[in-house]
Amino acid sequence: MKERKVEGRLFAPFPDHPDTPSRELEILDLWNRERVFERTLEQTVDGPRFTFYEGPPTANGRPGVHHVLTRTFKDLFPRFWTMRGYFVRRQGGWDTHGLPVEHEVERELGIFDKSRLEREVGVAEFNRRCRESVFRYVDEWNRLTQRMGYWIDLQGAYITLSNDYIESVWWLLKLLWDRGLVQQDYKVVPYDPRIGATLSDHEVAQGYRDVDDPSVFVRFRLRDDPRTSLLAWTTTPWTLPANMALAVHPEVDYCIVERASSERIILAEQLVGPVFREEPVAVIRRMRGADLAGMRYVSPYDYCTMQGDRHYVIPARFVTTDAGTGIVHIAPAYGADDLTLAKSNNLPVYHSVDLGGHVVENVLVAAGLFFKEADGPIMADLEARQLLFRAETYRHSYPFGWRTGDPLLYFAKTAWFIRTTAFRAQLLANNDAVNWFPESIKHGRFGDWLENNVDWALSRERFWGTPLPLWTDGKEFVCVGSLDELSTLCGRDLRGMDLHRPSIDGVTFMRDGREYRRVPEVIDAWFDSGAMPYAQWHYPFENTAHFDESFPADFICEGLDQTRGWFYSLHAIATLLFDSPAFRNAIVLGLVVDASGEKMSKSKGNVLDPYAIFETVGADALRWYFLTGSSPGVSKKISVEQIGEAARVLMGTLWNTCIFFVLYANADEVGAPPDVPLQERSDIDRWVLARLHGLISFVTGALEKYDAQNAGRAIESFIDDLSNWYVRLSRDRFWGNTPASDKAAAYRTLYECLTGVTLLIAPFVPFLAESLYQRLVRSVAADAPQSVHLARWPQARDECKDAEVIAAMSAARSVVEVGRKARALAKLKTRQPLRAAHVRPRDADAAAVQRFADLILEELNVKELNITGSDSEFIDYGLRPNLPLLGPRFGAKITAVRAALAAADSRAVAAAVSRGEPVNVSADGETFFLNPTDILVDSQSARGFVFAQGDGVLVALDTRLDGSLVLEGLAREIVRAVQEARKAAGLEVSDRIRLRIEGRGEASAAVDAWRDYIGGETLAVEINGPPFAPSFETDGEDWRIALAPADGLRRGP
RNA sequence: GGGCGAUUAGCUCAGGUGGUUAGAGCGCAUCCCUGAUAAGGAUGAGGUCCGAGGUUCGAGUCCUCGAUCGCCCA
Repeated sequence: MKERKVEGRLFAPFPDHPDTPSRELEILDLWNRERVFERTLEQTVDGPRFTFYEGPPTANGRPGVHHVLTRTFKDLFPRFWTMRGYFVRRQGGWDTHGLPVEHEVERELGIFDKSRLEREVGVAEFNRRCRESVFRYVDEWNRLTQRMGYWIDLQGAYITLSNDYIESVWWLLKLLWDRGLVQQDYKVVPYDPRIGATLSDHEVAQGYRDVDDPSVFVRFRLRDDPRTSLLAWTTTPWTLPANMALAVHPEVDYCIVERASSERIILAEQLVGPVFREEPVAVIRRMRGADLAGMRYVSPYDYCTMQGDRHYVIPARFVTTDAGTGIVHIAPAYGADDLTLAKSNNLPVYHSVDLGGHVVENVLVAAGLFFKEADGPIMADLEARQLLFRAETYRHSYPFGWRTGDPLLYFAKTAWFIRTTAFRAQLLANNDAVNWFPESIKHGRFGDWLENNVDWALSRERFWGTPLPLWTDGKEFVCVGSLDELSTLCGRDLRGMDLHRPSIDGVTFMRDGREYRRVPEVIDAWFDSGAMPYAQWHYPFENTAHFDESFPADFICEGLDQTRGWFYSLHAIATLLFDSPAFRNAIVLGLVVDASGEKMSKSKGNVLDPYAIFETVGADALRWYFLTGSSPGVSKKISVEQIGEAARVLMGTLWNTCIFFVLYANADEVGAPPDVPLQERSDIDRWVLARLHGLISFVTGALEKYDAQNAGRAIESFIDDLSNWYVRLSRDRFWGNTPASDKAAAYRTLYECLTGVTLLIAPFVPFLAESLYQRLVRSVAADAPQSVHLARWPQARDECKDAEVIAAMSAARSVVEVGRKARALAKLKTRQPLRAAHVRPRDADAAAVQRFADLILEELNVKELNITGSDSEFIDYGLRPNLPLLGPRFGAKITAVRAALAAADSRAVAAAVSRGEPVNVSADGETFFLNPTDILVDSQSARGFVFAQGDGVLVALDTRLDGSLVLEGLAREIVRAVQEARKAAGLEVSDRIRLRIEGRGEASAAVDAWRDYIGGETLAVEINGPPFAPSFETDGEDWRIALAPADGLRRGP
């Protein structure tokens, strides 16, 4: 290729291979240099709004490949709407509070004991470390975000620990408080009394061990009938002093049995056997659990002095009959189910064990003992009072404190709750207004969660979090909703102070002569994240207009694990305070797993580093795989191989199509091809344009419906058609002796397709799209937008849509495919021309096939196309009797049937059989009635033809060769061989050559007969001319080829 | 223990409201095509649509039960 630069006429060439990783880095450079992201925002600032919310991650851990997954979807739709002229603000965010942050710091310090931390480290130092820790990996996050091409504003990210953010959160809490929605209540938490720590679920899960615990059956004597007892089973005898009720399942059958001693026991009927074993007992009465409700008993212990009715039977559905007696001892202070039951029945929540894990003083039976140590004395006491029916041990799995090794205490502690249960109906109604992808989330996982909503436990007894803005004098509470308010209460300006603990704890004020101090709790970090629609704007203290136009969000996206996390916190706050959903469309993504479907985890060592992918197959490949490889909700199995494969159509087929275009366009110096009116374009141009504009409509519609997968597939299918059908069939229009107008139409059409696809893929694979755009558009049009991402999304042109031409091409393709099948059956290479192809198309397709007759002739390499309504002349039918059926029926006469079939008009019989009609055949004056199933029809090509069928099309090739066809076929073989030789000689496509061919036998005649053709195809300026020194030679069976470049002679204008 | 989701070719995945012979890509085999293409095309092998019942004229699709895996919640 000449290195002559013609300004505006030459496209920047495409390298032979996409070299993805280094090319992507160059594109990143370009975007940074030209401030492309910022400019996309600047140029759309007056456009309509599309609102996206970024769910904040915590930067105290390294980002992984699953973050690339969510960020790919989070990037796609904003890019799409930006190209459509919308203003899509993309404010990043960081989640900076919460237990995971504290745990990280505890690990660093090696101290896990809450009181030790307060004593030895201090809240101030601890929180200083937390603050430092949350941005530890922020550089890595920035780097990953940038490298994968995720456009988001991280410089201006909202940060949940900032005073402005906290102030907005306070404002929200105050709104809830003023509406009476923040209340104090008990909550059962897993608690390690030795270190005074409430454990997270994750910590609890780590500490399960199989242990032997007491298994005791205890008599609860009926108040009105001391001879009869309710028999309850427990593995925690130490909770018996806190007993407030017994629970039974309302729909389970219970019974009263009488023992030999005439003692009577009540228990679930199906557990009589397991409980009494060999002992003979008599069932004297049966009843449903519901019938036991309200029955009163004398509790073994009654130390509780609290008000409230207690010590009676309550029906509850959580009771099981897997083990025990079907009667469950209820200690509201020491079990989640127990507490729930207590709340709905107003039972006292009585603590017989204190926060230190010791039995309280007035529980005389075990006063002062560590709770686990109380089991023995209590059992001995029960035994002495004949209340112990049986005591054994029971092996089960029980959680232990992972730091202390002590058994955990499930303990009802006071906590602050948000009364979300009062809004169940509104939560559900607002959920109805959300589009979930996948749809099953709406009424499945998320809807169920709302249906079974429990009050939101808001407070945490921790150090590092948004402080709960409640001040109390020990009796009254004041909720503070702003810094101004707090400043006024305190009489000094608090702006500028750190609102975290411990400094906020030092803020006190006097009211009505009493001192108010802040409560010790901080709030659940999920509330922080759910507050982001408001707090990211410091609403309502600033930016009220911005908030108004960006609430609710049009689109959010997170992983499946956020269903009860961020999705819920957003939804709950928006519903309770604004009676609105917080988001209209939510994509919920599946988990990222390794190639064998295992969850990635550090301990398994199967974590895939995103950079391992970026540096081999590139970010675009991963993005494309995530977006189009499967439905969003399913788990993503990933391996480098699979990801590379997924992008093959883009990095291979599309890239190569561009190489083709640029190669010839530059040879012709056409530059950006000027428009050609539709009516001056060929049918195949119109076909591919119809495909393109159909694609634009389809992709636009799919993305509007948040369906990236089908959009991507349609794009791949188009690229395939473009390369393997349009370009392949149009190839010689780009470089043969094509009329200028047709060449112009071909260039223009291919150019429109390539640039159209470039725009369509831009939101999916921003790097590749940019690479194509810079070469295909920017290099020849200095006035074009500087980046593909500054360009407008393509608009489908209705006048290009043409269902008819698409159907016609489809029919023609069927003919070509079936024709090729026939060639394969005939074992005739495509290079061997044939005299005719006879086509029987589907009924409606004759005109369509005719329309693309030239194309079919060329593809099938036949001289003549004959469209026919009948296939009879190309097929011979053979008829055989179906002997298993006819044998029994005709016996010895079968030979006559055979003869009759042989004599019948096979074509007519075959036709009847294919219609499912019976036939009569006769021989020797005898007629046989035969059902269609009685006859086996064989079909074979008639002499001189080979046929094949499929798609309702039949193609019969006339396989009779004559001398001239054979010579022409040989000529094509020779051309092919010369082309191979050119390639092997390392010549450029446009280099001209001197050529010598020594043919043997018929090949010699073929060279003579087709000299001009061979010369034209191979760019030979002379064939068998004056002697020359060959630069390349090859010797075959039928010919010997020698060639050399013809100096100074090149194809060109 | 409860809820949700998944299970379709060797691998990765598609398969609105039930409807002919269950598809695509990759991989494999054979053949073909090729001066843009490390590509492409044709044919073939490869399927108990996780299993068992049920509804229906008809089930990959709907219902029930079960198995395995995953997630969430206890």
